[in-house]
Amino acid sequence: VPIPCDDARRAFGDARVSSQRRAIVEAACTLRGAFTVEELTEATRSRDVSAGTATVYRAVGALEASGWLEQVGKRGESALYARCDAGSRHHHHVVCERCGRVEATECPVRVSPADGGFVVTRHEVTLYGLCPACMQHHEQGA
Amino acid sequence: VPIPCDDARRAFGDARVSSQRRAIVEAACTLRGAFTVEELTEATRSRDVSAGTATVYRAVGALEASGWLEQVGKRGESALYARCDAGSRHHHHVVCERCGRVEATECPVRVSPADGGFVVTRHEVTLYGLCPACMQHHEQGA
DNA sequence: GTGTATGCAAACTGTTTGCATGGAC
DNA sequence: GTCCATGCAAACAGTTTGCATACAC
Repeated sequence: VPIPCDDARRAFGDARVSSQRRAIVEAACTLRGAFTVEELTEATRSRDVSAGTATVYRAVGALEASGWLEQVGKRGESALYARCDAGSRHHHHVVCERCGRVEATECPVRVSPADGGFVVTRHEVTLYGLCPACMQHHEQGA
Repeated sequence: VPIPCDDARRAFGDARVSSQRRAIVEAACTLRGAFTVEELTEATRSRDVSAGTATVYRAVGALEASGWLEQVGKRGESALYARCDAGSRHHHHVVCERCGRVEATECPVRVSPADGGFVVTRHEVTLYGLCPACMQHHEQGA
């Protein structure tokens, strides 16, 4: 289920768009699965556009604010980002541990009304596993 | 349900124990709920023992390795630690958002066998809410 | 006496920010 | 022409590490 690459202007919430920001959006669309800011920077540079680290960080911040990108966890110390079509609905993410692909998923949390005496108001959840494609490879012993 | 303060030697897995490490263990026992390394360092210093930052970090690492401490999430950029009596059983944590108290909790995740086509093998969960005491205060308008 | 813990300061990582400049509209 | 985006380098926070010294056993 590839997410289409909207035009960069819309991605930034109809704000002003530079060539760097356009390249950043395009690069993000070519990356399957979740990526770090560093990976996005490299992907942008391999599109003949030089974008400084600070610029990419600022662009990612703007894209996150506009809802076009979402932080979907961490890999080591680095934040992981991915496009996500779930919009603002309550959802979580499944991350493929082999290829990094990320999908939105239903909320799998079923809390009893007063868990251990606590009133639970909020939760953070990330699921990890294998996506269908990687599962096939795995079953075939590849 | 206060967690008793074992002696420092046992906390470190029966290893050699210095006055700093003893003070760190005692300080950790006085802190209710989850704390950062910085908070633990301050608590240790207010016990008339000076312990350098690096020392506390190394001690926390050792205590985590021995299972006496557990990382229970993050607050901002800082790792949060807490004692936890759940041992090595599969469990998660409920964090009180008002007082920081942390309890182990049953796993609230119910994943369908193949969630969105993914085979889920692992998950990370943290619950947030109000502990019984803080809930009372809240209801009384305090 | 041996070996590990300590302290300090320097290194390190990911990320943010100040400031002068260039580009979008 | 006005503002915002850029780039660079410096600043930053939390954490780790190198190394000589001090202490537990």
